Amino acid sequence: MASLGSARASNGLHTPAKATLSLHQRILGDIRGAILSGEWPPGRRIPFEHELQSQYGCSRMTVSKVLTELAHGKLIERRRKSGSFVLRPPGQSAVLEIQDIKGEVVALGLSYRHEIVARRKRKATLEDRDRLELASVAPVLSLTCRHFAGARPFCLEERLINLTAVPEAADERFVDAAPGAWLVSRVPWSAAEHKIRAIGADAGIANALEIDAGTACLTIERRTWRAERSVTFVRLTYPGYEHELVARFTPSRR
Amino acid sequence: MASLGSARASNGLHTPAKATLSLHQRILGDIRGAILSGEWPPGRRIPFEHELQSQYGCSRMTVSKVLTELAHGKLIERRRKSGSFVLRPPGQSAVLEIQDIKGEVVALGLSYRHEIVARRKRKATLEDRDRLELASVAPVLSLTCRHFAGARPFCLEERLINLTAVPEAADERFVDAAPGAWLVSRVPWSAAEHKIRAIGADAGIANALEIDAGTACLTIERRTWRAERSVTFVRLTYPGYEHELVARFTPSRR
DNA sequence: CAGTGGTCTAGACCACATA
DNA sequence: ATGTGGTCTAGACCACTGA
Repeated sequence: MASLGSARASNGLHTPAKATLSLHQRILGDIRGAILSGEWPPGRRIPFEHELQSQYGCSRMTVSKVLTELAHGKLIERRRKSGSFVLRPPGQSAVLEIQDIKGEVVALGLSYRHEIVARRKRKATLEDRDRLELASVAPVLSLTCRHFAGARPFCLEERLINLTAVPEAADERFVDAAPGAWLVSRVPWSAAEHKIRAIGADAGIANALEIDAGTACLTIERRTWRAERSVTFVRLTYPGYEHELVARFTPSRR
Repeated sequence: MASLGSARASNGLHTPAKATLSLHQRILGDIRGAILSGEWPPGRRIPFEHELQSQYGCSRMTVSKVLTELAHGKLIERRRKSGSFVLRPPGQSAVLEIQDIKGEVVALGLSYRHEIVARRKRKATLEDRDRLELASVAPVLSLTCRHFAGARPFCLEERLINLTAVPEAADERFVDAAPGAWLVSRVPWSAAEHKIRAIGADAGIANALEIDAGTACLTIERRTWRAERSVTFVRLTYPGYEHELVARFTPSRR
């Protein structure tokens, strides 16, 4: 960021080489670049709105929009009477992209299929109620499903579906689409919680995944809600040596 | 969302019970509520800007700000000439909050300490270059550190620091602050990548964590960049049975 | 109390996609 | 061709807060 502004000259008339960036996008890029490069370190005050306004030769609304966006992205903090300041990057958070299982397998260049191993409707047991965070006894659907990559088991899925929240699941056989994909395509969800652990395979898991008992496995438990109501609980178990979760994070994910 | 608008009457004069929400915050809340509750399902067109404008009795800029915000949060999609539409919730992504280790331990109500087990400066080996994604040989600092919760090892940290990017690390002993905390407080970072796996403890890990060889462990590998330059690589290894990662996701994280 | 950000307006012109 | 969103302006008033 050699020189911040260059008045209006550089935006409107002669297109600035690349594409036609809107003015606020250009300002945003300039400031974000200065922050992410470290040129403007955490704690540094960035120019006042009226300074940016005159540097870029634009209205205050335009620079305000940019600063609001930076503040939403947690790159700056805005303080009345003092100005806006570069924040330190967040401790260690990350956006985990958990793909759907079929997508993962296909991305590996392997063929995919799934198989419903067990399927039972029942009144929620105490464990079911704990997992679904149900306040009262309610009908649930319990599913066990194996996902294959090529000939080998890739993932074991143990799922509970709250039939009060998703009554249409009661008669579904999950042949064309695995339970996860079926649910995603039908039920909008508004919140989810994931827990990730490493466990040693017990006999049942070892048998289902065709691995030795005690092998380290990665488990992902997910609870999903829709509008304060629990929809489904699922535990996915992967052989640890052949699966990894990847997460990327860049400040200002927008 | 019984009735969307009620003209300007309800915002300005008699404060609407709770706090004084700004107009665009109130509109935002109304629409987000309708989407998250499922009242407006994915694919549904939301009112045009000019409709909202007249419903709320405000200027177009105000509703535009709201819709822009919803679009940034991936709750709606805006299409010219067609209108704005509710998006389906993202497949399965989640925001992983990876706390710092000391914070984790303290949150468990245990006492925390760390211990530097090994510390070596060297020219980057081939493996180092791979882990740090270095193009050329460069000086690196290799650290091994044990983190304790109470009397028991809690986590094993194996870290590489790119001394070209962080020269001041060369003479640091990491006594007061563990390497991770030290780095976070000094080096702004702009991007990170995490890989999460389950492994069986090998002899070295078992020894360091005082567990049996073969025990399932959770490992987190993290690469951190600052402005296109690799800063550090770290592998954290936790005994699987006593550690879990928790991630929560709510659409519209803003 | 003075200066900053926070919000909002009533226009305007443009680009774009689609009916 | 038409209507939508995308952007921008030149003001304005207010609230907060730190000097």
